[in-house]
Amino acid sequence: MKDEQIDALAKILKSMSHPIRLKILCLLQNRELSVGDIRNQVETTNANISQHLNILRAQGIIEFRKEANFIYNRITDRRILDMITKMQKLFCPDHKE
Amino acid sequence: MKDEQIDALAKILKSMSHPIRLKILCLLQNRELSVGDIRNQVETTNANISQHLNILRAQGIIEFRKEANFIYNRITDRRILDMITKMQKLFCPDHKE
DNA sequence: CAGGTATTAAATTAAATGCTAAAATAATTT
DNA sequence: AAATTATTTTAGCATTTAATTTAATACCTG
Repeated sequence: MKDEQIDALAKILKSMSHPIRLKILCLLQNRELSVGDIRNQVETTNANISQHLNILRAQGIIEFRKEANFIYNRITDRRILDMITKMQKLFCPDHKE
Repeated sequence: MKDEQIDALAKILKSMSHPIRLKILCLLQNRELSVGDIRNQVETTNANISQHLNILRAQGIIEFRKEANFIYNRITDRRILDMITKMQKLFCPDHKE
């Protein structure tokens, strides 16, 4: 594994390694959600969620579409979805899909 | 996935998400290595590597055994090894095992 | 257009992280 | 015991990150 690949992967892991961002990714596993939807399931402010979403967007992990005054977010990178699935199997063996 | 599981997993990801630590984990994938061995493959100081190893140890990701005045490190958690393998397949498709 | 809702942006503060150099341990050899 | 090798620890500094507050933007409805 080349150093550049390691650096790129480290960046991805870093962007996933905050509890709020990891939870957001789990919530987005099977569906798309607005900031408000996420806000209802994560104990923090809208502004804070917006910041975390920005980090995930900058990393290219999630994309969004605009509808009315809602913004719906979804995971675009299949590899990220695969990683989340794998991690759930490894670290939460009782997880139901 | 419960919040406590998410928090625990976020910690693991965080400890893996530094380029030097991720590289150390890749180097330790198939073998155990001393600090000096690692030092020869990572461009930094012994002290710095020692610090990163401490973070990985505190997280329970690696263990070590002492022999003479060398300390040999290895990955103890099979789930971490599985994750690294999976990530290599996903993000470095040309990777030879 | 006025008022309301959803989201983002910017600025501030506090806390965590990472690196370096130097000193401290520990085991080994001479 | 002194010198050497391998590793760890500590302290200081600079950088980065996270959360909060406040202000701004965008879109809808009446």
